[in-house]
Amino acid sequence: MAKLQKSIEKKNNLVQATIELVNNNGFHATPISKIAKMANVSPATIYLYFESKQDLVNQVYLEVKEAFTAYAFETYKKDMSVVEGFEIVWKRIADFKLKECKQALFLAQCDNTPIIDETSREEGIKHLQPLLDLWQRGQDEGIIKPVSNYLLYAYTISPLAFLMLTQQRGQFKIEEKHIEQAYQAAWDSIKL
Amino acid sequence: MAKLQKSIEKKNNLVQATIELVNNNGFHATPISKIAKMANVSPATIYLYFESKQDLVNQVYLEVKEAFTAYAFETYKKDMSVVEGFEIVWKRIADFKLKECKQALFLAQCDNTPIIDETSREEGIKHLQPLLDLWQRGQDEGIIKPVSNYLLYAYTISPLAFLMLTQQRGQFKIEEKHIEQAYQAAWDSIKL
DNA sequence: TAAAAAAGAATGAACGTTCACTTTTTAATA
DNA sequence: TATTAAAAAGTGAACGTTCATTCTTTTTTA
Repeated sequence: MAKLQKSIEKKNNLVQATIELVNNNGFHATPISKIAKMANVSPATIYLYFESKQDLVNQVYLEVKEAFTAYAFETYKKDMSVVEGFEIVWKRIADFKLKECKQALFLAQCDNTPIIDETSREEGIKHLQPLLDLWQRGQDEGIIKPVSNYLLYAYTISPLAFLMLTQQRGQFKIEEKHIEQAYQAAWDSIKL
Repeated sequence: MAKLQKSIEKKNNLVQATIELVNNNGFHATPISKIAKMANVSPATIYLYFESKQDLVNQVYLEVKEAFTAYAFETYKKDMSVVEGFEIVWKRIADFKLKECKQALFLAQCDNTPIIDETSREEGIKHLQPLLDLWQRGQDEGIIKPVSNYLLYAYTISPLAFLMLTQQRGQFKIEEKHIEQAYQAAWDSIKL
């Protein structure tokens, strides 16, 4: 019990340190030695938890992606109407990107670079299935435009990544009204 | 004359090799030796054209950013109507991202990671001024929603980066009709 | 032939990973 | 319950490799 708890805590420290350092310096400019130092651990200890540096970043990616989708769909129920469901999920996604910005920033970097393995990337994509199902239902009901999921995602979700980045860089402070505006724009662009 | 021409060609080769390799491996996983090899040049020669590896990537970023905005605004005239101007610029941006996808991919990586210097990043942003001016004019004329440039950019331009990425990864093949759909969604989301 | 450009070899620093060892935890024994 | 042996977790130093950059020599240019 105590052993396991300690292990989980150490692994968590390693995950947090990786996110922090990769956000600030990029994956390849983040040496194992620095991750170890920030997590108060010996470099060798990292290899008790992860096979390699690559395995570390793959696992952190999947862990964060899982946290992201868990957050996004937490208040969503499958029996909601499409309109209500989309609003709830969209706003949870917006919330996550703005409040858990370290994790969101990390995901953005992974999604836009070749740092994680292709298999981990594909694994991460699967987590979005509930949103794709929701869209399918909306299209079946004649509520949502009959266009590709990629277009729907581009119109509604991808703008949030850009806003998160500008906020993170201090260029723009996002307020409640911006979220509401952005949500209306997102919904308008996919509703029939 | 011959000397200068040769230099320009070598520098171009270096720029192209950098884009190619950074796209596939990321900046820090791209050694100078590989860039040199791909450009048919000695590693030492790179230091005749660039101060350092960092200077190289900064310069490539600014060069590509310049090519991007030159392309985006090539057919745009300041005396166009806001409606016409926006359509032309938006579609040129879409064109660039889909046709010059290597360059667009490189920009996406630079814009989402800490690989380039802050000063180069700020320098790159300035190139978008004509689009911001166009939006300002549209807002003055009561045609475009009176919201922050960052929101306008998020709604209209940032979806294109996502579509470019999916196309680049072979997940989605973008056709003419998608561009038209996306343009309509973009315009609808910012027009008053 | 002098100067500029380019090349390849050399260098020192930094990296990921491993190794030999120590400390801590667990389990067994009496 | 106290003692101790086995196992697990953790460590710092060291290894071999790779990297960006520099140095020395060769080639090209004018």
